[in-house]
Amino acid sequence: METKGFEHHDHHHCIATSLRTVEEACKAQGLQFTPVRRRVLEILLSRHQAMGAYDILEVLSAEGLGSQPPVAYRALDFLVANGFAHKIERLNAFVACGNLDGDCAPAFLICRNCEKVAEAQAAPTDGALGASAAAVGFVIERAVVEAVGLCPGCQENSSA
Amino acid sequence: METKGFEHHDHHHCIATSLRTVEEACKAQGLQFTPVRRRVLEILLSRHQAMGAYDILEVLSAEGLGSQPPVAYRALDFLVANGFAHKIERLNAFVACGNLDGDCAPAFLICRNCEKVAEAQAAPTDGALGASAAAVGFVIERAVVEAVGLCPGCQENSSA
DNA sequence: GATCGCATGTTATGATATAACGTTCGCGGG
DNA sequence: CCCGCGAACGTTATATCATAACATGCGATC
Repeated sequence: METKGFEHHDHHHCIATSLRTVEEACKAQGLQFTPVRRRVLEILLSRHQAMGAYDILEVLSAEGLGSQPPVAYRALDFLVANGFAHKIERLNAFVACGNLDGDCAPAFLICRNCEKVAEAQAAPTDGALGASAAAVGFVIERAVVEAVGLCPGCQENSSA
Repeated sequence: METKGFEHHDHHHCIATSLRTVEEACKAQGLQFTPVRRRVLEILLSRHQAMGAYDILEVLSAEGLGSQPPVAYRALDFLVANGFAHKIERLNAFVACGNLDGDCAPAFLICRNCEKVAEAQAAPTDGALGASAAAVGFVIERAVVEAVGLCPGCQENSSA
């Protein structure tokens, strides 16, 4: 999958596809894709925008699916732990994974204006960082890469 | 400056040098390097470890330099805004900058066991991430790179 | 010597996250 | 059958991280 998120695309279709993919992945791995978990993923998929746990909780709550923070956090933990969603540390927020096929070594492009998040691929252990780490004997297990800037749409608007 | 932080080095010396460097930078830029700000930087420098704002506040408080959260946060904001310290998003914690000369495009190696933090250099806009960003027209202004893993010391201990 | 900018002190509150414990439910073994 | 177990969920309470808002002090400038 290519970097995406800022261009328009068929949301409805991509939501359905992602849900199906996750459903199958869960079945294959013996994971329980429960209603709350499913709904949280749907909510995340419905935007290419980072959502706070409490934003999600609000939606769940309105639908009678749970009203306390742990409900949202548990579902999010499940999704993150299994690679179906990611946490954006910088925003204390969450997004659906945009790359359900294959390994995810995600990197994020975060628009500081509209807060949309695009998911790119980075190979963080290559290049300068990997070299530095190797030099001091540090073993990288996971890496978080979050770039803040302006998405194409917001560049237009701010330069206008 | 090279990646460092896990090997032993002359702490006393490096603290003194960093303080002097920051002092001069402030003078040069007309910034006020006040007692609280100075002390917070000293506290950060005294460890190569991320410290939460409240950890720092505790120390300040014991010394009569302020007891309310905003005191610590304001000093930290100053240090971060001027590149004398960095925030580790993943830990909600702060470290002194290890690269006071030159531009800082910092990347961090965070030991998940001992929580020591080493600062490496990354050129995040090069490589795959830069290419992805360019492809969608995203302009990267800043990037956060945080790698989690095991430092050399903790690898020994865990394998023992 | 008035005023302004900036750092600081203080109160209060907001935002994010988790601990702890009880309940429910499906499922495999006795 | 029904018991016990494990996983998810519900709920209460609380921990942790961060900032809004307003008052105070102090030195620089006019």
